[in-house]
Amino acid sequence: MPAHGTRNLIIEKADTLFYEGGFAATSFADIAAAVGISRGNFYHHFKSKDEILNAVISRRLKRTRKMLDDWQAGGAQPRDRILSFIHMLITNRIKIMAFGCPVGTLCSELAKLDHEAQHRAAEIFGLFRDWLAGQFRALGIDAQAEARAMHLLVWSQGVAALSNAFHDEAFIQREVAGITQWLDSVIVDQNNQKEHICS
Amino acid sequence: MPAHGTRNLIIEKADTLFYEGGFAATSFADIAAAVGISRGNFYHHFKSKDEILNAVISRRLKRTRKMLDDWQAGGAQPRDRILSFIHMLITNRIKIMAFGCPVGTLCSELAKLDHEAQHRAAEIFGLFRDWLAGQFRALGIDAQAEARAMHLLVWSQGVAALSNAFHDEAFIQREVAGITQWLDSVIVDQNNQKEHICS
DNA sequence: ATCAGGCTAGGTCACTTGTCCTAATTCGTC
DNA sequence: GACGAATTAGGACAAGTGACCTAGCCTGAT
Repeated sequence: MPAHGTRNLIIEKADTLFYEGGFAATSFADIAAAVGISRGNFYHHFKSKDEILNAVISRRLKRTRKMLDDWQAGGAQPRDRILSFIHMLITNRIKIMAFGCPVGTLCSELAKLDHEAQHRAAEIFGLFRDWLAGQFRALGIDAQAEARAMHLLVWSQGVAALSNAFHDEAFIQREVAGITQWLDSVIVDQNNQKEHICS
Repeated sequence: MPAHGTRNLIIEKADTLFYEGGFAATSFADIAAAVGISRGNFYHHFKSKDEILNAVISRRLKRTRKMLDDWQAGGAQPRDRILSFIHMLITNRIKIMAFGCPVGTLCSELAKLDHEAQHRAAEIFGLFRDWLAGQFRALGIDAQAEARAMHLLVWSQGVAALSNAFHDEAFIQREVAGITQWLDSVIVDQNNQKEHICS
């Protein structure tokens, strides 16, 4: 296997292990075992554990950007695009109940470790926030676009945290229904307001 | 100092360190340094690190119960009692921005470690949920009481997670205002519904 | 076919971890 | 003041950590 492939495999396995077990609790031995290479061999690919973390964050940023671009490229309406975001809670519900949200839990762990990479990790939230705000602007919601986007982030993070604590799948379903209802009420309000201005 | 005092001091310092640095990342050496005793001396008070964790969770459960009891004992209206809960976000905003919510981050870490104490930690959430549901019932909201309580937990957890990631104090203020507005709208709806039934 | 470079395995390093032990000290009670 | 129990300090222990090294293996370009 070319080095390029091994390097990517290390990043991929580390990503999963950092998510499922936490960054600090994941050792080189764990990653080596998952990849199937020897421990000492790591330093040919990465100088330190922090460098792996940075590569993992870069990978997550890249994949998040790609996912958002894909959602953007599809011919869907802004409402359905936003629903794509919300439905991640259902798609990933098993992992979320077991390990929480990958973004939120990484940010919180890095904050506690006072790790310099914490701001880069938070950029993933920034990607979602900006993309969601763009959807709300596409719906004609300008002034409140960012606040609405943050509200969706807040809501989904809360659902992830509590479904992780309570391990309750039905709760996720109910909350997603609630978020969808809220979204539609926001859209209806916006349409009513537009009507009001036009009339 | 009596053993009882030392034991409590260990629990207290461990509580803070587990919150600010995480459970796994906090070593006996850290706790010993914070308490001002020698490392080896620990096993006279606690058999293992897990036993300290259990004691810390017990302490948090006890203190949470006491706080909720105090809020309950005051002559305040249910609305103001609920606001006491919400305003923890503002009171503790500095620590929340730095370390997240003590309950949420502990639950998430223990879930990743697959630690047996994770369910006991989640009981703290349970205390808040049940108490908040009680307040909503006191407002005449019966069927939806628990859903409303969970919504408050979700919202506050989301605010804690995102203010931790973005380190944005103004965001907390805006969200608390939003939560208060939502609470009042829930109360108004309930009163309107009551009127409707009576008339 | 050769040979240089990328790649790997396995070991070593100093250090920290949770756990445990023992000898000494303190303290309340008589 | 003396005794016994509670408490303490300071180490020792094996295991595991991130980091590093070196000797060899493969592979692809010449």
